[in-house]
Formats: sequence, structure tokens, C-alpha cells
Amino acid sequence: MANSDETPVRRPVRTITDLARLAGVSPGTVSRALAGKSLVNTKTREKIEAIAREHGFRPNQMASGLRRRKTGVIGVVIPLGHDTRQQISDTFFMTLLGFLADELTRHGYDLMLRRVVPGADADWLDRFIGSGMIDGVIVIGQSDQYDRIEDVADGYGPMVVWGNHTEGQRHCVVGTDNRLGGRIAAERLIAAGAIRLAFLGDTTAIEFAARFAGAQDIAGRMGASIIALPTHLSPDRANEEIAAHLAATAGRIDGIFAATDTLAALCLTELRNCGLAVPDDIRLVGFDDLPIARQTVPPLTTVRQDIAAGAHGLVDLLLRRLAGEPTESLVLPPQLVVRQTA
Amino acid sequence: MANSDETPVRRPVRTITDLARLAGVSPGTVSRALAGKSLVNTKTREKIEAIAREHGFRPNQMASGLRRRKTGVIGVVIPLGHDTRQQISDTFFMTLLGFLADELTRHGYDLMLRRVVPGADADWLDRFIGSGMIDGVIVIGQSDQYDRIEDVADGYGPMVVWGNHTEGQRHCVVGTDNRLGGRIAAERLIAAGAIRLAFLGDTTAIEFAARFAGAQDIAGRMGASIIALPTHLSPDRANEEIAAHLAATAGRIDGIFAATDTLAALCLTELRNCGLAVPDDIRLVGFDDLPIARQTVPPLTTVRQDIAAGAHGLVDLLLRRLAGEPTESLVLPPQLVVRQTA
DNA sequence: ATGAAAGCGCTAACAG
DNA sequence: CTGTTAGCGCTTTCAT
Repeated sequence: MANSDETPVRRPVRTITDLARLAGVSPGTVSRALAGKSLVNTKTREKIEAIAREHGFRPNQMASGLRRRKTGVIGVVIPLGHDTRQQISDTFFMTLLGFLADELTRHGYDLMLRRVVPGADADWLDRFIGSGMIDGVIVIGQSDQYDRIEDVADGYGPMVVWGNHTEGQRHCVVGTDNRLGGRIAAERLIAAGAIRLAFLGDTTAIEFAARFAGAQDIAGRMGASIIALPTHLSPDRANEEIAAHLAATAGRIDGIFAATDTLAALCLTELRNCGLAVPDDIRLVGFDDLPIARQTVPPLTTVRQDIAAGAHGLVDLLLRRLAGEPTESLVLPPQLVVRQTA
Repeated sequence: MANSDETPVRRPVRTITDLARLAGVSPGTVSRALAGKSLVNTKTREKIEAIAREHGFRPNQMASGLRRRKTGVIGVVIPLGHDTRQQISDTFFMTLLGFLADELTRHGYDLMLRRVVPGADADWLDRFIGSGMIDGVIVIGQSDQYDRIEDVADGYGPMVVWGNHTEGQRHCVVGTDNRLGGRIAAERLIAAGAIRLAFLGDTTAIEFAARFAGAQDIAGRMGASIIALPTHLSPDRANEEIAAHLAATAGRIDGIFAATDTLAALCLTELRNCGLAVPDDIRLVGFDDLPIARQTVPPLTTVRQDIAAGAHGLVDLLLRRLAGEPTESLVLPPQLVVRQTA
């Protein structure tokens, strides 16, 4: 409805120079005025602002970025190393992404999202960083690219990674203490009466490996056994794999630690198909505490990751690094949420 | 592990000019060589490429973008009009976003994600478009910004919107035929024995309003009744609201059409809490066919939206518009998926 | 407080 | 086929 009767002057003032001409000042002054610099006469500034508003002028961020050598954009990259088809629709990562978008927006940054399949190009991270389009980068998930990330960390400061923390690692990471989470899960399983445990998930992924290792710690200490049941994350494959695992281990396991709630929910369905009662025949603990954990039947006992805190930490640390501060990694504590499956 | 003993020449060749000097040619030639233009001597090109590779040179996309007046970036914006806190973690939108990322990547575009709260600034769309950072924009969800989008559509070509199609609208939209979907849902409910229907959802949102309208079409035609039960999308609020609705309508409804699967899953839990049997006491139909629809107990009968096709359509149409082609909107057919709740 | 001028790094005529 | 030149739109000294 705005300007319905104008002569079709399609945005006659596109550049700061156009605006300067209209205001009868120089481009430099317009730049200063719009950037809110102090050294501009109030009247001049007001005039410029008025004209800018009137014509809906927006400074070109590419040009500004080029000149100032910063873009106001943070890159967020999701490497899809193992298990290609999954992750980008993975509820956990997507929720994290949502919070990241919020946090970055709050700080005036835009978010450039990139999904990469590292196998296809070893160069994925340098390419993104070197593009000149982003001031910093957040990597969501180490996938199987731990070494690549380490390499890059040496030469590039403004990077923070969501993932697992390892002793002596050089890249700055934010993530849940997965090993502790694994311990918590196994403890719960055993407390609920299980003694022959199984871990459902892909231990190739470093975070899952840590969860499994934590569970092994406890199993060893408490005289329980634990086996790994390799399972992909994508629901279509996972379904069959879980069914097969359940058939193969029938009667020989009484507690399952699923690497994620998604897997746990799938597992619950399969368990029902097998006529196994949860938690009476088999106890089950998930990981993440996604919304679905409340909605399964029975509701899922799980290990909670604080996604909002994670996103907050990622952005906070990145901003500090952007400012040149050195930063430690941030390891968040997992938290047991007891519902009805264990 | 790469160059662990080098003299710290931190990327000595940052610009095309550096590279040109090393190769003993002019910057212009380097530009042409790297851009794969035909008019470069093969040997020269190879030499340039070799040096570029050796030094890990990446052309600055801001500079290139500024000069060519195109950025290779597509903006994706999610307006959070009604129901602020929700959407960005909404499974449906996030899945769509994932597919969009894939599609755009396939076509060599980057994706800039922006989450906006239109109430807070009326200018959200123009600001994004005018930033000079993006070649085109995909709007995910009309939210309550239909008019704003219409306004912009008149003056800006490369925009495609995910949402509801209305007779005579000016912006190019891709979306499911929500009204038809609503009809399908109501038909199923009635076929399953329901006669006093209820619609669970926020009819302020135009897409949901269309779903409700479709259900009304059928109810009216088949001698059934239908009432709207306003419900927010965010799980925390929805839970209470659904419980309240169920209490208030106890015994007076026998079929529920939930605006989304997420709502339906929540509703299923509440129904169980009320001791209502599904589908015997109350039939339930969802919308979307998200993964959760298979995992509820009993599994959810729902109306499927083809998210992958949606993403494909959005990108395809946007690319055409970018090429100057005029385009029609794309309305996708919903599809009934019968499981066990109706 | 403002103007003039010099680029940021790259591309696209235009010459040769 | 390649070099030269002139900017893209903005910011920032350096003068004034």
C-alpha cells in the first residue's frame, strides 16, 4: 500500500553518494552520520537520517564489509562426515541451530549456514573461512573431522566448535561432558536392575564413543557387562538395525543405553514389537532430552543436554575470540532426567 | 599436521594481485583463469591454478560480489509473527530448512539465515533484501505478514515464499494445498465415525486457517459439526491449553483434527491422561507426517506434506526468477496417511 | 564539522 | 591471449 501512485523511481537513492547529493553534503559525511559517529553536526545528521528513512536507503553491506574488512556474518557449518543423510534434519542440531540464530541475532550478527560433506572435499573448513564472507565460524559437531579441525585451529582464531572435549585439544569446544553422561546413563540402568547392558549407536562418532566409554567405566566398576550395537542415526536405517540387534541379542540384554533420544524412541517401538516390556524386561535410557522424550510411551528416562546453554556458550566464546581474548573450552554438565523407562 | 615447520608466512598470497605477481601475470589474467573463462592460455591457467592451490588461495567473495553485483548467497528468513518463541525449533520448518540448504548448495549458493520478529521492526523484509548481501530471498512461512510480503513482491522479483496460496495473490508461493488437506482430514475423521469435530490450532496463522476452513467445508457438507480450539504451537503452552480444551469439551467431541503432528502427539498424551481411548472414544488426525507420527502410540493418522518437494520447488522457482523468468506459484497436493488414530 | 582522496579485492571493458 | 584501466559502494585518513 505504500507509495501506490508514485512515478516508478525504483529506489532512486541506492548509494551513499546519491544520498549525499540529496542532502547537499559529501559521501563521507553521510557515512559518518549513518554510522553514528560523534563528529557530525546534529542538524546535518538529522537531515541525513530523514532522507535515508524517506527513501528507504540501506547501506550496501558488501561494500562496507569489503572496506572495513569485516562482514557482520558468522558462519555456521555442519559437517556431515559419517552418516551423510542425517544430521541436518536431526532434531538436536536443528534446535541448537535455532538457539544459535537467536543468540547471534541478539549480538547483531547474521548467520551463514553451510552444510558440507567433508569426504567430498577435504578443504571444506578453509574454504569457508577463506571466503571473506564471515568474521568467524561455529562448527556444529566434529563428526569424523577432528584432525581437520585441529589443523585449522592453529592458524585461525575465531572458531568455536560444538562437540566433545579431549585432553590437550587445541580447538575451542563447547559441549556436554559425554563421558560423564554415559556414566550417568549406565548407573541409572544398573540401579534400575539391569546387568547386561547394550549401547545403541555409532561409536565412530567421537561424541558417541565418549558416551559409550562412560558407560563402560561404570559397567566395569559395577560388575555389569556392556556391548556396542552399531546403529545409524537416520530413522529409516536405524529401524531395521535395531530390530536386527534385538533379535540377535534376545534374552541376553536387560538394559539399553541409546546414544540419542531419537534412537531410544525408535528402540521403544521395536521393543514393543518384540513384546518386551519396558522397564520390566528391558530398561532404556536415552540422551539429549528432546521434546520427544516426554511423549513416548512410557516416557523416556534420559540424560539431558542443555541446548540453550550450549548455544549461548558457543556465541559467547566466539565473540570473545573475535575480540582477541583467549578462551578455554566449555564443558557442560549432563543431567539425569528420570521418567519411566529406567 | 600440514606445514608444521614453516616460516610463519601467514597466507602470503591473500589477493589476486599477490598471486599475479607470483605467476608473473596481471591480476586480470588471474581473475579470468580462476573464473574458468575460456580465453586463457592453458599453460598460464595451469600455472596460476598450481600457485593458487599451493598457497591455499581463495578469492574474496565480498570483493567479487561487490564488483559483479551478485553475491551467490540466498537469504532464508523465518518471520516469527504469531507465537514468537516457537517456529525456529519447529520440526517442520527445520526440516524444510535442511532440505533448502541441500538444494541451494547443489546449485552453488550459500544460505544466509535470518530469524525476525516482525512486530519489532516492520521493515524486516526490505532490510534483508536491501542489505546487498543476498541475491534472492526465500521466506519460510507467511506468519501474519501476508500484506507486508505482498507489498514487497511488487518491487522485488527474486522472492519465493513458503506458505498458503490465495486467489489473486501477487507473491510467488510454494506450499501444500492446506484447504484440501483440511478436507481430507475431516473426511477421514468422519469416515472413522466422528461427527462432532474439533480443530486444534491457531487459526490466526493463515495456513492453519485454511486447514480449518477445509475441515469446515466437509463438516458442513456431511452434517457434522466442528469447533476451533485455539492452541499455541509451543509444546509448553500447548500442553496446558490442550488439557483445558479437553476438559471443557469433555463428551462433546469425538474427533480432533490437529493443525500439526506435534500438536497431535501432545494431544494424544493428554487424551491418555484423560482416560480417553483413541480411536475408539476420540479419533485424531494430524498434519505434516513428521517422523514423530510413526512413533506415537498408537501411530498417528495424518495428512502428509512433501517437504522435500517443497524445498525443491522453492529453490527451483527462485532460480528461475533470478534468471528473469516469470513463475507461477506451486501448490502441492497433501496426502492422507492412514495409521491407527483414525 | 566536513570535504577530498585513496583504496578494500575483485571483475569487466577496452586495447593491444 | 593478456595487460591496463576504471570502478562496485563504502570507510577512513588527511586536510581544511
